[in-house]
Amino acid sequence: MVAIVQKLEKTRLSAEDWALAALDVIAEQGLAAVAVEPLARRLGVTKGSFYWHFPSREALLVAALERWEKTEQETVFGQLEAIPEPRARLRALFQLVAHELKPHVIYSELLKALDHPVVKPVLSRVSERRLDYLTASFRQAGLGRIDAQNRARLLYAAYVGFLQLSLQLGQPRLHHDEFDAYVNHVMTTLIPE
Amino acid sequence: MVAIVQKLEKTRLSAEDWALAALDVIAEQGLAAVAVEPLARRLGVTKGSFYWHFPSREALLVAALERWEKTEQETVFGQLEAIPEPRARLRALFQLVAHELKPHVIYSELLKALDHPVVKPVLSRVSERRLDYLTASFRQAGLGRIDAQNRARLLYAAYVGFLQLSLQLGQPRLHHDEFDAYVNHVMTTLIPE
DNA sequence: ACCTGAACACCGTTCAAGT
DNA sequence: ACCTGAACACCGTTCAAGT
Repeated sequence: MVAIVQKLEKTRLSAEDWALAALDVIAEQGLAAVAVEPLARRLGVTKGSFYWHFPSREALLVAALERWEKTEQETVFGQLEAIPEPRARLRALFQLVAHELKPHVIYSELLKALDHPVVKPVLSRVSERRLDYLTASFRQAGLGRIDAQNRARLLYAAYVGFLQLSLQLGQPRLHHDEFDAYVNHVMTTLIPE
Repeated sequence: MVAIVQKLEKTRLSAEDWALAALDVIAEQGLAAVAVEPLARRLGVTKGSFYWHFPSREALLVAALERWEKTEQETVFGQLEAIPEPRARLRALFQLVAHELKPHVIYSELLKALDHPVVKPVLSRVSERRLDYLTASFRQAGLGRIDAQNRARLLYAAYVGFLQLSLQLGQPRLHHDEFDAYVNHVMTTLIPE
């Protein structure tokens, strides 16, 4: 019963709390800003206590990113299953991923931090999954094996590259009109029919 | 005359030497690996001496990247001026930039380190220049203003995104055959005629 | 004009001791 | 079961002193 009271009052922290706080910081200020001491301050404890929950800063990052990976997967693919027509599904995926939900913000931050060894495997899995999905949809839409694969690469590269470009040029992404025009251009150019 | 002897013997270092060493480290191990102490060891001096040449690690990075920016600009655009036909020039640019010269390796490393404030302005200038060049070439090839701009964005995004994807998936880039097939796919899909 | 060596601040990590 | 507080290592930075 003591345990229940503690849960309700949130007097003590769990590993989950640290992971969620880390994700907030990533979304707000990037991966590099996830530092044990500031995080501890944010959570109202001393940095020493962090090491009861995690063996290292890196372990915290891994936990946080795995959590993100799971939710982003559910968000993105969950919404697509409802759409049977492959071309429509392709458009939906591109649109979904190109508008700024929170998972999308974190994806951007990870893109900027590919330098960090913890990031690469996560993005690798996420991209692989999306690429496979795109390839399958292009096949269903009638393309041959090789063409479907290359077209999938091109479409996904167009997405990642555009995001990257926005980050580089430092516009807070394009105006909505301009962005929509670009998305249309991409879809009419790359998605058959 | 003492000065001349010193130059010949290279007994002492210049800011240039530090910048070049930094670029080597970036190409080999990424931006994060540029640390004052290891660099000093590499150059056979103590880290204290670094601060005679630069006020900070950040200033070193700025100097190194500006040097890279200049040479990469000369390399890429220098070779294109010889090609008058816009479609051929577009293909040449894409090919040039997609094969792994040293500037290209550093570009990749910078892509991974967009997190760092020093990197963004450099990549911003480089990308802006390439985008403008692409847009102009598409116009010369007959596209209207808006279409040329969107097509340039798409082509450049296809390049950056593909690079990014290669970095993410951690293949040491695709097999040459597969890569060439992809490049062909992109060019036939995106470059008119 | 360039370099050394000692010092300091900051942050990740450890750990004995507290509740 | 979770947290504190003091300690240490590492690296960026400073600076007085050397050549």
